[in-house]
Amino acid sequence: MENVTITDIARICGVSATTVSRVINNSPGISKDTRIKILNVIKENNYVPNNSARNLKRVESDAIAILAKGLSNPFVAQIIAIGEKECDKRKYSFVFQIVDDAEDEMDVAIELMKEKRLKGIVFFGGLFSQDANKINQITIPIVACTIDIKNSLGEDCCSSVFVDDIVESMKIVDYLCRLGHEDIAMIAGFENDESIGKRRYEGYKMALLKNGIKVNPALVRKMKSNLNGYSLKNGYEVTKELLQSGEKVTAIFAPSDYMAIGACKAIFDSGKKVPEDISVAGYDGLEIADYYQPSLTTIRQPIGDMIDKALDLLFDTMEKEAKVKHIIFEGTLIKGASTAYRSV
Amino acid sequence: MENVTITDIARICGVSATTVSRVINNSPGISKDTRIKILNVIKENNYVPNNSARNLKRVESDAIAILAKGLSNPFVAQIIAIGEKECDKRKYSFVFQIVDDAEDEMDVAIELMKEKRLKGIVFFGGLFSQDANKINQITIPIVACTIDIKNSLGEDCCSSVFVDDIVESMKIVDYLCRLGHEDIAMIAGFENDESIGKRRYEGYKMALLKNGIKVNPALVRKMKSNLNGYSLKNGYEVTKELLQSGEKVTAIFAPSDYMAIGACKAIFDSGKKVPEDISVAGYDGLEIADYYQPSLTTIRQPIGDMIDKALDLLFDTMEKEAKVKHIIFEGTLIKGASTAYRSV
DNA sequence: TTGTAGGCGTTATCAT
DNA sequence: ATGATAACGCCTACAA
Repeated sequence: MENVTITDIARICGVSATTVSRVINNSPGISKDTRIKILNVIKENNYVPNNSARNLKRVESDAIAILAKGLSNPFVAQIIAIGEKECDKRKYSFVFQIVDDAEDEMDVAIELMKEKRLKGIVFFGGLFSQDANKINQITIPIVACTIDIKNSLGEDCCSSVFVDDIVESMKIVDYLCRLGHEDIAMIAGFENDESIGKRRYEGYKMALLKNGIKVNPALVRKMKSNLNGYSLKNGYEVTKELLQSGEKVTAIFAPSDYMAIGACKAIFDSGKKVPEDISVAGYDGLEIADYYQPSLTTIRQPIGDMIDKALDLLFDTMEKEAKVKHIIFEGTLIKGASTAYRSV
Repeated sequence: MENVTITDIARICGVSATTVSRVINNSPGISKDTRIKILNVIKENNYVPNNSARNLKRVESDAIAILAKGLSNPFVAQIIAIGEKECDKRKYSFVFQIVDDAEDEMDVAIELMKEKRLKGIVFFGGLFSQDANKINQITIPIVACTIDIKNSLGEDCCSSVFVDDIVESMKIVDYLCRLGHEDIAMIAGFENDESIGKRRYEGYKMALLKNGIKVNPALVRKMKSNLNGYSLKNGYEVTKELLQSGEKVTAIFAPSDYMAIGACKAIFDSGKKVPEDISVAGYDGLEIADYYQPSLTTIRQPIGDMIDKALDLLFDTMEKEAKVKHIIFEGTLIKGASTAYRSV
């Protein structure tokens, strides 16, 4: 019973390995009888082809992959569901890989590409390493989803799908301003964040500028680097410190829904109310934002559509060698119950 | 630049492929000079070994895998973090795979085992297929985490780590009883759930029995089969129907925190309050349960410890051929703000 | 319709 | 310290 191989099956059936291979791969030109007999023997012996061997031999597979950056990526379920569906539709097989925060997604991609003979890759989230050398090693089409490629590797490198973080962030902070808020705090990215944290902060500044409000540095609080980024706890701790500082604040913009929820908890713990005392706005538009009490004001990114589009672009590049495109999706401002007119 | 192989590197260095292989694998018996030269050439040419070829040739790897069932498994981040850490510590490499709800985890396991020459597998969540034939094909040690193996494949089949769903569920429902509640609704599993849904329902019944309360079938509501199990929306929809039924209810036990949050929303939407009008209890002890408003009364499963222990058992089985063990962890009743004494 | 031969990229074994 | 050779399990020409 140890490790049945194609040769074993062939021997048992009294045919050649080639014939068995043809049956496994649904190749034509096999008599019905042989096919049935072989299938039976395969089943009886629980034969499962060895993928390493197949991948090694195959010049190319029909597989594409989505690599998602970030351990706690809240979109995993959606990514997998859509990936499977689209690949099914187009007769590709689908590989999904989570890339640890600490890993370089390019290294993972290169390894996986060679190992599985991938035909294409979608990168979801994270920021590309600045190492153009690595990206050049990726000899298959790639598409960046949720990554503003222009700001990392330049726009020629590959197609991309994203929302403009600056615009969206400006949209929601502007909304806070229009509610009459002036003392608006923001939880900014980590110290050296050059990615979404920075761009959302840009949007924040622009919204204030537009509304004639001066940025108060005491209200801009960096995430805690000893905690996970964009997490509940991080939002909680930062907000707690902010409140303890005594600085006047009537609204807080958190760059993720989880941080916003953490911020709310800190506010509640301090004996204040959301939104009566302090308004809170998030970012992402997760399902939980709608279910939270109070429901969160947030920017909904159309993640499902974005993944769909990213796959579209990928297949177009693979099959029709389509040109590089950059699709910008618009986020939707969700006006939840966590924000209100300034009362103080 | 197309697909550099070990032979290419060997040729460039003027050595044999064997020597290059030795360098890649840190085998001893290589002169310092050759090693350095080869490493340089590898770097210059961006050579990355092909995993399929390695896996194919290698008799065995030093890899173990954790297979997690369920697209929206909320523990993914923890599983990966702990898996990486423990494997690092013991010089194993770590493979993480999400298994789609629709897939059979045994099939995935068998394929992966052959492909990657795994040394062991931890199954996280889900329920084993009842097919003993399949499990017998898995010729390496396995451990079930979060799965009460006795109820599916019998206790000899492999070690396991789990909390007793019946006991824990009884614990929390008993708490509701002690708060004076009698009209306690429960969201039960799907129609044919033989797994945790059923066992949590068993605990519910036992708690009522213990407190001299008769089960009111109108208060036991099955999950909607057209929605994801244990999800926010499912909890919301089921609770909405329950409230609309007009049946008297002062407390609800939802078998997951997400369902509990969904239930809360339905209650709020109906104009009632949690916990003043209706108490809500969840299950899982997710981080969000603590952050939700009101914080959820729930059963915290010590997931981190459980994964740790599961890996311990796996390595013991692999390295010392330890006997099959079943470790039962205790959950902790978290008394949150979503439950209160009955007021009506 | 089926079979034979060779090779995918790597490593284990045996030699040198 | 290094190399030659075969083999891992499978698939693709080409042949019959």
